[in-house]
Amino acid sequence: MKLITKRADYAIRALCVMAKNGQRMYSAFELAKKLKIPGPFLRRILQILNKRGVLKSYKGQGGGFILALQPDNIFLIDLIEIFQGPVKLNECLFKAKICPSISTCILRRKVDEIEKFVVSELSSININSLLN
Amino acid sequence: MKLITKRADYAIRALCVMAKNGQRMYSAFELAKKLKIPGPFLRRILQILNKRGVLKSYKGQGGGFILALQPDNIFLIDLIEIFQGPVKLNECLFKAKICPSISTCILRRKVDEIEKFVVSELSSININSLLN
DNA sequence: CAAAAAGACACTAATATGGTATCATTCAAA
DNA sequence: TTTGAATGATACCATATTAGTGTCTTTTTG
Repeated sequence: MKLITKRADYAIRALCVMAKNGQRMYSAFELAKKLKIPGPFLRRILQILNKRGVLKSYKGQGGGFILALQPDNIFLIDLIEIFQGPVKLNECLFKAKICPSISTCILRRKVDEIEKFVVSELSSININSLLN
Repeated sequence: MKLITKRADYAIRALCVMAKNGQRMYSAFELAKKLKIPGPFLRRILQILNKRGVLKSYKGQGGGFILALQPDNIFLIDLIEIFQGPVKLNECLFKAKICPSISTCILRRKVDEIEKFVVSELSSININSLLN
């Protein structure tokens, strides 16, 4: 069971590096080298972050990526949802449309509680809090 | 992101049915029909529960499966670990053997906290508590 | 104009999950 | 003693997700 996939993990690490050095611009490959991550893979990840408004990008020589948001405004929950979709722990249970017995309802309620906790924890962590 | 896969979900439901009717024996197909689950699939699930000591099985005509444990001694955490392996939310982070920066250590600690909560919640629920 | 960057997109590989099919074995009942 | 109903074991298939590559286009700077 994975809470954080590689895509999201790499995104978090890259953003941490970028947050440390204020307004500097980074190319995908520079970051990839620093973090020992496959270059083309990280590049795609940064492109997605750009589309989602977390990064700004500049093409051409000397171009690259730079933070579009303050580091304390980039929350883990957002990054995870960008790369993994919404955090829904009870997905499979809900697919069984009709609740076949009271028991699964109790189970569902429990799972919902866990989900709420996970979401609230992930919402409390931002890039800035990972730097201290 | 899935907390409970279909295998574990089906196992839970089947065990709930079996727990309701004390010491009756159920064939895989009888349970499958009652729960509207594909027969051969549930059969494999019950075989696994048998191997893991949650069920006892009897071959031959009139055979089937019966609980090997008291319903309040079968915990969700065990069922999930049987079908999905240990609940390790930080798997992917640990694979990056060496902690590449202090930031991922903080992240790891946070993820560990979440993991502990999930495990303790799942450890507090047993089949019996799903029946009330 | 050349090189260095991102944009876009198609593709492959590995893994996990959900599910099927088949044959062997056991056991009870007719 | 034979038959049928059950599990045991195992191989297989389909689909989805994740991880990662490759290639071509576009933009921008020097």
